[in-house]
Amino acid sequence: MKFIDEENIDFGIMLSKNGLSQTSFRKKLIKLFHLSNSSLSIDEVINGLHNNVDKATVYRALNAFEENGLIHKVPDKDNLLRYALCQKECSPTKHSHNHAHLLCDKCNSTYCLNDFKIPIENNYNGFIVSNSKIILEGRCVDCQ
Amino acid sequence: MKFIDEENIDFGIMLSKNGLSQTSFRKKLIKLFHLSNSSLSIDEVINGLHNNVDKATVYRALNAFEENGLIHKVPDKDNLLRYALCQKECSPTKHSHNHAHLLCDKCNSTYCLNDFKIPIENNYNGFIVSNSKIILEGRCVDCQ
DNA sequence: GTATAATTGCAAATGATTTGCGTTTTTATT
DNA sequence: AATAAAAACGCAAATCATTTGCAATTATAC
Ligand SMILES: [Mn+2]
Ligand SMILES: [Mn+2]
Ligand SMILES: [Zn+2]
Ligand SMILES: [Zn+2]
Repeated sequence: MKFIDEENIDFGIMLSKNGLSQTSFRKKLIKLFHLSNSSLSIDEVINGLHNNVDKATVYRALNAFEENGLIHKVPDKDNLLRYALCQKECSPTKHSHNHAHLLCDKCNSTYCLNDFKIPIENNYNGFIVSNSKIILEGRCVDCQ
Repeated sequence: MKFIDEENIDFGIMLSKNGLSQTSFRKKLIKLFHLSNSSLSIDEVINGLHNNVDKATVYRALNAFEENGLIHKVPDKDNLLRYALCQKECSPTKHSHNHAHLLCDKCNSTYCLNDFKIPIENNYNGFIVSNSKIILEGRCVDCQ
């Protein structure tokens, strides 16, 4: 549980600002992400919502959120997708995910590392590097 | 095409050394990896072999190769699996893939970077880091 | 409020990867 | 070299995550 004052965040307006219509489901979905301090898998999303939602609807919403700069994807150790809130670096028009992720190989928690700077050279032996995916696998504090 | 003297490599013996039986298909498969200087997708493997092989057989062989330290998996930009020869750091008993990969987002070529050293701390704010997956995306020399 | 556009739910489709199983090929033993 | 045990093969069917079609519902724009 994150220490955000959820009362003060209008998730409907947040959706509108990012070009998404505000439906009750999508408001609950974006709120769920804001209440979690880690990434979520599809099943965790569905379990996190009381009412039963269709999986296809969830996938469509997650993809819409991603295309509009609200969340981003992180692959877990089995290459399955997890979803995490975008950090400050992202906007509806531009996604930038050059930050690293910590991934617990036991419970699959994921944490975005905003302060971890990677020494990427733009040009690596003629190869032009434009983006990086960096995943540090190991054990989170709870799983050691 | 890599500059290896393929005449001097006995791929059958290589398989045996790694606990795999030498079948004509598996000998061709390991040779194909040695002739390529990049990673291969399933379809590239199948196209790289004249005779028609069953996909299930290829998957089984690739998994067997991986479990025995001959190749390792690298996810492409769509999270599909590609396969690349293991570097010196690997043995039949231990896999170590803390090296970074260059991944061309146009042609999907992948290159292992043995000399790229990442500043990983063993312990990152209480999170114990035991492995890292680092993918640098961009454009290879041919695709710019 | 009415028209237009986006979202939902349910079922069916996809696409990558795996599995079951009977047959064939390899490996280990005599 | 013959033979038994183990591993690999080929083909079809199964799995599993994710996507798609479509008709019904809900939201946005005028
Ligand atoms: Mn992140
Ligand atoms: Mn590699
Ligand atoms: Zn954990
Ligand atoms: Zn390329």
